[in-house]
Amino acid sequence: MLELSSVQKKYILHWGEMGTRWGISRTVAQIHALLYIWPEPLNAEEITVVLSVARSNVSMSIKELQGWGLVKVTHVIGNRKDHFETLTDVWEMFRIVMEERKRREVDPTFAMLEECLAEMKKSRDSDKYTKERLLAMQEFFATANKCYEQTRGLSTSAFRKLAGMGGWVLKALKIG
Amino acid sequence: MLELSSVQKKYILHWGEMGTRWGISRTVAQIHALLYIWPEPLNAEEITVVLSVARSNVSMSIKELQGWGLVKVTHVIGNRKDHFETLTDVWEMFRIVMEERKRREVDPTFAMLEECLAEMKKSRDSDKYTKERLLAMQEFFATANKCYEQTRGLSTSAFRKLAGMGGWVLKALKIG
DNA sequence: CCTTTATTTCAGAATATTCTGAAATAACAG
DNA sequence: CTGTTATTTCAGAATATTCTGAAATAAAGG
Repeated sequence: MLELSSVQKKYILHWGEMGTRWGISRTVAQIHALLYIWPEPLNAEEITVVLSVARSNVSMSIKELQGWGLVKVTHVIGNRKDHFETLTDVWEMFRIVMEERKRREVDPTFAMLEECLAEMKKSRDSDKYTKERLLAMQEFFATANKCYEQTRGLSTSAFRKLAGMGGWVLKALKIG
Repeated sequence: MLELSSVQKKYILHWGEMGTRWGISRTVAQIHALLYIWPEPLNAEEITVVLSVARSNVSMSIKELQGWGLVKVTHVIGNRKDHFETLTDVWEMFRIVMEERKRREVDPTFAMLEECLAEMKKSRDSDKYTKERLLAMQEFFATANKCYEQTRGLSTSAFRKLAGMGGWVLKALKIG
């Protein structure tokens, strides 16, 4: 009756800890880990029991995961309860998280830098040094974004291929 | 007498917020932002005043930043106080943070996966599905690490060059 | 040594975040 | 409708994190 093996527990607990280090609540990360290693979709009640957390916590955490696009609802025939599952393709998961964090954190930061520079220009701010640093930071974000754009569309198999062959970066640098 | 412009405040506050979203305390992130945009090294007392935080908080936060390798101490002639500064090369900062987070979070996670798989083998765990998922996760980490290895050594100028030219990924995939 | 200045440590206060439990709402079956 | 089951909401409890202030330690000057 839905019992976790010691390995499964270990994985879920570790994932929960990692979550907290990256600004994700423990329960959210644990639920994701559970759904990842569980062969069938689980309903909220089952998650509640397995992870020993409140029903409401499961509800909110799943909302959060859905907000990230990492969990979707399915239904089991003859069962009114919502069932939840996550992706099995880790690269795809990773791409989704990258995209979301870009949208939530990188884009606003880039916008902030634009605003700062615009404000300095308008108010004839003579602080050369700060301006220089802000420009350097802006250039970093722009360049990093270009790099990201080049890889965001890659399929999982393309990633594997790319990683599999050594020295492509150096090769690219010489060819370009 | 060491007063922040509105743009400087804006930058520091934003950086503080971003920190909290990535598991870095607000003060730590703010101090880093301040040192980044300030033309000369600052001492703890000055940081205390500018950011309106306790002296002890500054002390601990700088320790943290030093632990990350992002801040170093300098001394000003005729002044016993420690002065602090950070890097001006954003790419270099980024590389340092990547390396540290890999060491602190990725490596332990990889180790955990190894342990889990070893444990399953030893205890003749017949849970095919979990094993499959753990292997997929392990492969992701191994592949991502290979990608990282290829870029970790790149200089700032190499990064710029790489980003500057379009389509190198596709090119590399065809050539490889 | 003693004084002064600088820094660190750490218990507990302040704050922020996460989680729970109870109540409200929704959705369906008969 | 009415009863039953499922889900969501949200105030406040529990917890975790960050920050402060006071005291301890260290380092230098005389």
